[in-house]
Amino acid sequence: MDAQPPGSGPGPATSDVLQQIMAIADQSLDEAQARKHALNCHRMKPALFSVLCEIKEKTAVSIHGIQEEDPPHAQLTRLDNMLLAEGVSRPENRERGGPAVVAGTATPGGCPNDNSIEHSDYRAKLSQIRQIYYSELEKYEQACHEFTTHVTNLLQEQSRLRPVSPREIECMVGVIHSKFSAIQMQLKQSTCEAVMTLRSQFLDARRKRRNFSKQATEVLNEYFYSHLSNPYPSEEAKEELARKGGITVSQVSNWFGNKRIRYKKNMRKFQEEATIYTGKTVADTTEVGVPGNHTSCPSTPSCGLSGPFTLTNAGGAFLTLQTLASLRPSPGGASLQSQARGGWQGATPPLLTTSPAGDPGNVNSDAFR
DNA sequence: CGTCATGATTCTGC
DNA sequence: GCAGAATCATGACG
Repeated sequence: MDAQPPGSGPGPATSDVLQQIMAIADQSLDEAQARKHALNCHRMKPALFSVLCEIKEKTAVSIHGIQEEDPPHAQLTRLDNMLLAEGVSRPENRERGGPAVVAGTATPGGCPNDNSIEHSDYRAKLSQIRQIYYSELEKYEQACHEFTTHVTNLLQEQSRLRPVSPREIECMVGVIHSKFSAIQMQLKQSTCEAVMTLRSQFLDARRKRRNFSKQATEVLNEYFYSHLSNPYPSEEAKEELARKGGITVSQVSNWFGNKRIRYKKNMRKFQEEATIYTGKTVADTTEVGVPGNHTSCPSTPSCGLSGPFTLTNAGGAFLTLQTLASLRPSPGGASLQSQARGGWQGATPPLLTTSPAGDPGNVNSDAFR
């Protein structure tokens, strides 16, 4: 501790200064209080105080210069609006007297379609950000409060010894608040950046379109063509297909949505594909001896549907199929709904003009011709 | 580089 | 909330 500066330093002995400091530190609190008390009771105190006031009057810089430099909180408002729009902050809890909620129209170019982002990963990460944001915000607010109280007390205490007007205290509090709000702004900015990064990552990910693997396409097509009368896989069936194809359930839903509409629009184009898959499916099923195609729909009651048609002969099978399809208890409510609407039924028709040779079991080809 | 195929998104109706 | 329809965006291919 008492290390002298190396070399021949001419300055005052550092150890002396250090010793003085240590002496102050060693001073007990009582001792300090006693001194303060003594000073307060000094007979010259009032006179001294008035002198101090006078000096201050002459030298003090005008206070109002310091305070009202409040910049237009445009940026803060922008950040607030952005956080609100992103769902990080909530509309309540905004004490800043500004035009708090313009959120609906705020950030016009920034984030066009918030409600579209319902991805669970995105939401999870967003809520993580929100959590951190709020906990930090709370910390800052608490620290600000504590610091303000401390400084106010200190100044009030000091006002007995030196001229400190309430206005000055107020001003000081204002300065503290502005410092803390600067920190808050930084926090808000960081949060916004984090959300933006997350958003762009997510959007990038979903914009990237990759073709499904052959396996996935095959699995989906097999199901589609083997359930051509009612290509609405139940939730379980979708899960199964997703698992088999190595894709997500929503991708399965997308695929079926696209497939149905595109098939309906241009059935001729899909005939060849249908031949391939229905032929394949039936080949598979005949191999095992179960008409319902075990691979494409293991756990779906609707599998049984194709059964009867492997046994019926061509004529009239389509009608029977239609009728059955509409009567059969649908595995998922959605299918029932769509059936009720008659959405798919009208479109099923001209299926296979060329059914696989020697394949009486082909549901679809038999169904139509 | 243009075109087609295809996965994803958006809008609308029920 | 789901399905159909339209549309967008990107990959594959000649």
